[in-house]
Amino acid sequence: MASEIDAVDWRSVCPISSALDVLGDKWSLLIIRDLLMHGPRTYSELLASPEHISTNILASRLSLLTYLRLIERTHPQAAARNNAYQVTESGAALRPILDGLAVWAQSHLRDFHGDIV
Amino acid sequence: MASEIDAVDWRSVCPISSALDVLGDKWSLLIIRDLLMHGPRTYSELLASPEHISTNILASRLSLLTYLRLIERTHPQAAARNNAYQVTESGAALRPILDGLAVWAQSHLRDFHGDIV
DNA sequence: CCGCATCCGTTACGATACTG
DNA sequence: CAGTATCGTAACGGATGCGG
Repeated sequence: MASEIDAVDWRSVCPISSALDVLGDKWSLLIIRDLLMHGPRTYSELLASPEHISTNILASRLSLLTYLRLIERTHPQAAARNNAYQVTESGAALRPILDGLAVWAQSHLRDFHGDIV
Repeated sequence: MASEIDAVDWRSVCPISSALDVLGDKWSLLIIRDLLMHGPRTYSELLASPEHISTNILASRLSLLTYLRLIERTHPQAAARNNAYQVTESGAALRPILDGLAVWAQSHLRDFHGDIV
């Protein structure tokens, strides 16, 4: 069957903890990054990103991010085929955080990952 | 035996991806949050945070964050007992990102988590 | 006691095959 | 093309043990 119950287990009332309840994994913010950098992207375009997310993980993350209204379909009524995803205003509001992570990584991770861009 | 090899598998050269290779889980940034909010904290104080991290996960995260020099012991030569952890400059540089996550969560997650502070 | 390490059941992830 | 089903593997989470 399809249709899982897309609920989130909130660990506490702390807003940082709550943000991590949603975004605290290795893939969700990477999907947001792709949509912010390239604009609307289809399922297969997201699959083609260099980090190689697998199909079931991508599908489950898209489902959760859609439920939370961080992303949405470009053409909600159209068929899934060639129907892209894009960020909503909530998703777009994460841009400064992603920028901050990028700058932080370039400054503080280079000693451990020399090839960082 | 103790002493695992604390290495990171870097998925790509993208700085955002690299940041998430390190911080992309539900606990690492929460540990940083505690150290930033309260100053130096011991192992058992970190365990007492409201999100209830388990002992083995806390130990492995402290080990990785120490290896990456985001945190350090307050008294490196002293015994482990009552020896606290504190953020380094690299860890402290994450403060604006945590602040951003908090503001974002308060603005965009309240519809799904009414009790958020 | 405190700071972990070990054991072990449960859950999430990851690769691949498969379906509409 | 956009997912879903399956299954092996890795990470998590709680309980407990043990050294200092």
